[in-house]
Amino acid sequence: MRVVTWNVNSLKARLSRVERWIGAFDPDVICLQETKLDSGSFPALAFEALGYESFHHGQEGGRNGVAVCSRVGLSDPVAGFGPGIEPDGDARLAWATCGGVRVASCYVPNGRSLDNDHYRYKLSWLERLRVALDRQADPGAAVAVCGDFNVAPDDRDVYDPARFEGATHTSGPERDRLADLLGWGLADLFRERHPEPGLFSWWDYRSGDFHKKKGMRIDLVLGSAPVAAAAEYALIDRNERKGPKGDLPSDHAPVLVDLNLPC
DNA sequence: ATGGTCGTTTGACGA
Repeated sequence: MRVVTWNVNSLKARLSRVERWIGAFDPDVICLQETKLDSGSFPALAFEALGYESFHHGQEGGRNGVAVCSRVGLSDPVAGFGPGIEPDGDARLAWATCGGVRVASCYVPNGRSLDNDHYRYKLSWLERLRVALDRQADPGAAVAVCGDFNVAPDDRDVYDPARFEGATHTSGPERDRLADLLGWGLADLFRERHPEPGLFSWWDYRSGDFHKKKGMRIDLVLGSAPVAAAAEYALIDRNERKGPKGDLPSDHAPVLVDLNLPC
């Protein structure tokens, strides 16, 4: 079972690239973030034509939006944290069960700056995701929590850690919240197979950062123990970050994990 | 170089 997470930075702007990439890589489950679509505008027919069922949690106003697409079945969709948890005003979390795996597509708030209310929202959001995990899944079962976490798990995941001191994405409190999430019983599947620094999933559009190798690894596939045990291959397709004017890439590359699971 | 770019509700804002 091939599982992918990809922040597409507008599915409307990226649809032809997404279709082309799916044709080349043939994923079974694909989690999308930043569709920037409202609930009625998701191109479900385009995904259906490629063999996928889809569940999209959209938002008015051209921001956020997350989806789970699957060609190995899709059941029990849930938008957001679920009942009993302070709801999120944004569309940043979608759940579905695909091929026997409980899958989450997450778009963690950016945080903006350490003194910003959005940063406190980011910390609270990660805490609520941890609670939602308890309600949506069991760490002994097959669970894949995928998405744009907007946190670089450790200093290997940033091109220059010194440059991020006092900024979001590397601060202690958000890394602690991410570690708490892993403590629920999840492993960072790409990192388990690739321990070396300098492997990134996001590069700022500005300043030619991609070509200068100035990126961060903030897009993660987290797997419960049975999923981690089944992981046999992981890839960040940095080629997908390339492209000319007129066919521009997302600022994030897709992250792919192959699981040796029946589906 | 103290910025440089994208995408969106077309324009100020989020990333």
